[in-house]
Formats: sequence, C-alpha cells, structure tokens
Amino acid sequence: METVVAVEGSEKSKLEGTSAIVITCSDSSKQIADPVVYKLARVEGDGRLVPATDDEVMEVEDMLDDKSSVHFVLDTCQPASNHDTFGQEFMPIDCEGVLKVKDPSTQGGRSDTLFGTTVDLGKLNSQFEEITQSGSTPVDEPSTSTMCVSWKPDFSKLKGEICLDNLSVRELHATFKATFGRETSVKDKQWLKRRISMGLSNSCDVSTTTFIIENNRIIKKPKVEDHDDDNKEPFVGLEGTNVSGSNTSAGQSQSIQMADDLGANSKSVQSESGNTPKNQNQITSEDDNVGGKRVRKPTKRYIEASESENRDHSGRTVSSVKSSGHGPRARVRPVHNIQPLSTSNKPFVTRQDSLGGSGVEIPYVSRIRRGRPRENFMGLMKFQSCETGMTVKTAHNGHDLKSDDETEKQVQKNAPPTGWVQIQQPVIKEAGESQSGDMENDSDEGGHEEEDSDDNNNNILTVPTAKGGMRRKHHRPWTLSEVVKLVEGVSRYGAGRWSEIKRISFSTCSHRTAVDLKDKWRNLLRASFAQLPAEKGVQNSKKQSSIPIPAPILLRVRELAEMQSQVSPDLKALRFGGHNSSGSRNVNDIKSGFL
DNA sequence: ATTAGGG
DNA sequence: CCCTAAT
Repeated sequence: METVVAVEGSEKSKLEGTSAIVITCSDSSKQIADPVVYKLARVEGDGRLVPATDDEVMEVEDMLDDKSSVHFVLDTCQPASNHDTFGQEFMPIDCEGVLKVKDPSTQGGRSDTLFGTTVDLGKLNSQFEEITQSGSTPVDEPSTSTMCVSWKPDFSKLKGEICLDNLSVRELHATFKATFGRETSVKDKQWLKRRISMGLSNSCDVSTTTFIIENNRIIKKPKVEDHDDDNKEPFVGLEGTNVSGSNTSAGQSQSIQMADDLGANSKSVQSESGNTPKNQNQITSEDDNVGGKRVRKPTKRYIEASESENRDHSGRTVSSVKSSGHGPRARVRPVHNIQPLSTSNKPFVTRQDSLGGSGVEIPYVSRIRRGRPRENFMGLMKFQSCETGMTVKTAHNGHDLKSDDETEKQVQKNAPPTGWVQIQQPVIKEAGESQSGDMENDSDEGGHEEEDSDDNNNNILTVPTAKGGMRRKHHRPWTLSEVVKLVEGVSRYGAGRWSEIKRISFSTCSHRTAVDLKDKWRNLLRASFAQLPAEKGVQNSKKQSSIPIPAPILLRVRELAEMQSQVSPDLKALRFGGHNSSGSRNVNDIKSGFL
C-alpha cells in the first residue's frame, strides 16, 4: 500500500540515487494508508541532482519530533517500495496531509530546488496547480474534522502570503532562524526561501501564518480578502460578535491590524466620565488590576504557612480550612484503596508530613484523584479501543522517555488485576473527532497505568530517567502532537476554553486535564516569546529535558497569543518596543458579551 | 464545575 | 504538576 508520489518536474528519473524520506502512515483505523515517499534532493543550477546533505536532512528532521515517523535514508538506491525496514510508525503531523508549499521558484526560472516540496499526493496535484498559480483557491473541502485533517495545510491561505520573495539574504536568515530556531550560513536565497517554506508547511499549519518579515521582525500582514476563512479562524474577529460563524466582514481584517498597530494604551476602555484624580491613579496603579487579571488574595496555604511560623504545630487550626470531608491536605489524601489486592505485596512506604514539619511519619498513600472523581472508565475504554488500532512502535531509535510507561503498560496488559478493564463500553466518538486522528501518533499515551494503578503504586514517587535525573511519576512529557492538538484547540476555541478543548481535542487523553492544558499553554506562551528576542543565543545549551518545540509551532503560538491578546505585559515588553498592546479583551469577555 | 494564577 | 481562590 505504498505509492511513490509523483515528482513534479522532469528529473524524476534521476531521483534514483538520491536520499529518500519515507513517511509511512499506518493508522489502521484510518483508511488512509497511503504512505508517501519523498526523495530529498537538491538540484543544482546545472540540473545536477545532489543528494541532501546531512545538514539538510537534519533540518527537516528537526521539524519533527524524535518519535516521528520519518526516516531518512541517505544515498540509498533502494527502491522506495522497500520500506519494510522502517516499521510502522506514525506521522506526527498530517496523515492525509500534503506537504507542499507554494514555491515561487518552481514557476520561474531557477531550478535550484528541493524536490521534496514539489512532491505531492497525486490526487491533489490538480488542486496544487490551481493554487500555486492563481490565488483563487477553492474553499476547503468539507473537513472530515478529525484532528488530523484539521491540521492539513490550508491552501486557501497560501496565496502569496508568505512574502519571502522580497527579502534580503539577511532577512531570510532571520526568518530562517525564526522558523527553525537556528542559524544557517547558506546564502542562497532560493535555498533559504525553500527551506523556510518547507519549515512552515511541515509544521502543518501555514494556514494562519500570514506574515511578512521586515527589519528582522515578523509582522502580520493584514488580510483583506477573507471570504473563506470564516470558520477557520473564529478569533480573527475579536469584535466578538462572530466567534462562530456569523461574520462581520468589515471587522475582520481590521482587528488583526488593531492588534498589531494600536500601540498606545487602549487597554483601559474606561468610562470617560471621571477625569478625577482617580484617572491618574489608574495609570500608575494599573498593576493592581494587572491587565484585568483576576486578583487573588493570598491563598490559605500561604496564610497557614505564615501562621504556623508563630504557632506550635500541634496547635494548628485544622478547622481554619473548611474541613469538609478532608481537611487540609498536606499533600496527603485519605486512603482510598480501590484495589486492595494489588497493593498487597508492595512495600509500605512512609514519608514525612510536609505540612507540619513535625517529622511525623505517615504512611504514604499516593494521591487519589484530585478534583472530582474520575468520570468513569469511559476514558479508559475509549482509550483501549483506540489503542488497538495502533501499532506500538518499539525497538527503534531508543525512546527512552517512555520506556517506563511502555513497560508498565505491558505489565498491565499481561496481568489485568481487576478485570474491570474488560468492561466494554460503546465508544462515543465525540463530534466524530479524534478517535483515529488523535491516536495517530500518540503511541505513548500510557493511559492505563495512570488510570487504574496509579492510586496503588504507593512506592513510586519518581522514576529514574535515562539521563540519571528523577522524573516524577506522573509527569508525562508532552508529545509534540499533543502540543499540536493543544495549539489547534486554542486556535479554534480560544485560550481559556480549556474544558472545551479538553473535551474535543483531548477526548482520548485520559490524562491531560483542562488544567494541564492551561498550564501547557502557559508554558508554550512563555517559550514562544522567550525564544525570539533572546536570539536564542544558547539554544542547545540548556538541558532540554523535554522535546524542543519546533519553531514554527512556537511561531503559531505567539501568533495566536497576540491575536487573542494573551500576551502578558511582561512579554510584550520583552519584545521590541511597545508595539502591540491591543485594547481588545480576552475571549471570555467576548463570550460574556462584555464588550 | 470551570478557570486563572501562584508555587 | 499541584493547589487554591474566584466565578
């Protein structure tokens, strides 16, 4: 079930000796099993084909996480059909996707191009032609609305909006860096453009990346003709009336510009009435209500902590906290044994009570589920049924990170302790989403052990990592695809609608609560804004304990953030001069009609 | 129950 | 991640 995709241009025959990128898509629950085979090669000016260098391949590799399904085989003359070696893996990005970009150079003169970008799935070739030539794109075909599909490159937005053409080499370098997060010494403009385009398209979302580069700065380019984007970017219209669907065409193109161009403090849209001293106070003490953030009084924890300084620990007032059922948890929850048997032979571990500092040894019971009780086993069941469609990839490029999870999973499967996992529940496909799309590459979604054995694994606090460090048991490194899903979700529903995003985009991830999503987004935000201004002087220096997030994604994050005015003042300050502080409020205000 | 923020 | 305040 493999097709060597058509290679545009005349050089097809010469491809034999070039390097190949094999991308296999083996999500069995999806019916698309058309692996795409790319040959990565460069064509020199004289028409010679030069196999991609290690460096080039690396660059492409960088854009995919290490779990990616892409294997690079350099200089093999093997026919591409010979993909047995590659095992079954998943593409972190779009299965159905077409990795392609509009490339100016393919239409014009030079042929110094990479074949990879002109490769396309045959069935979409015609569309490609149409798009690359005219700007008039067909509206996206009705999306099947799996996450997978939703991330397919959106050609409709591709119309000449990546203006790499006019850039100097220097500017291109900047762009390159922004895209890949690293420098390049290549001076060939075509090459740079090509690479950047590839980078963006490979990030699976060129869709909203409407920007141009100016003075080393990435600037959004106001879209003017947005007839077909309405459903794609609900938040383009920050005016709020058209969060979903209804469309005030006038407002749309402007709102973006507002976000970028309104430099001043349009932040406080207060009533003009009081020109009293209060107004001046507002300017100075705006921080009291930092950007309209919710003000918090010191937490109980904090109060208690400071109180306990002046108090014998035995005199602690437990009652100060609403001890409704479970008093103050010093990270100690009531015992909640669901599966008595499996805990039987586990070492009884004690730990210090962290609250009193009294040194009391208390039996360590791992946390019961925080918050509300687990909905039920649905998530699990769902997960299981999803999981079945997946091929577990192992014995490949050492995935240290999840090795432990993997083994645990194995254990679970081999010896189901309770048997209740056997319960079969009808899988509810939520809005027809995910199901397969979600699982396509999240092969490391442990799921089981977390859900049913967690509470009983009394003894495992941390697990050793490959690098000698200790990782918290519960810490699941975020998959690239999870990140992608998150970003996608935010772009759809807006930052803040975590439960929505959780429900829709993460329906299959039993872990990753809405809070987790929020936290991750916060981190992404930080990362996305930290990277650029820092000139990322030491990109590879710090121990990147977690997978580096591809620059294009970060780019996207930042864009979304700006679009939704999520940029915190600090971060904005971090950027180049006070540039964008839009007066628009966040989505929640819009939602509540607060305008 | 959900969300925002601090730790 | 975890926790809590706020809504």
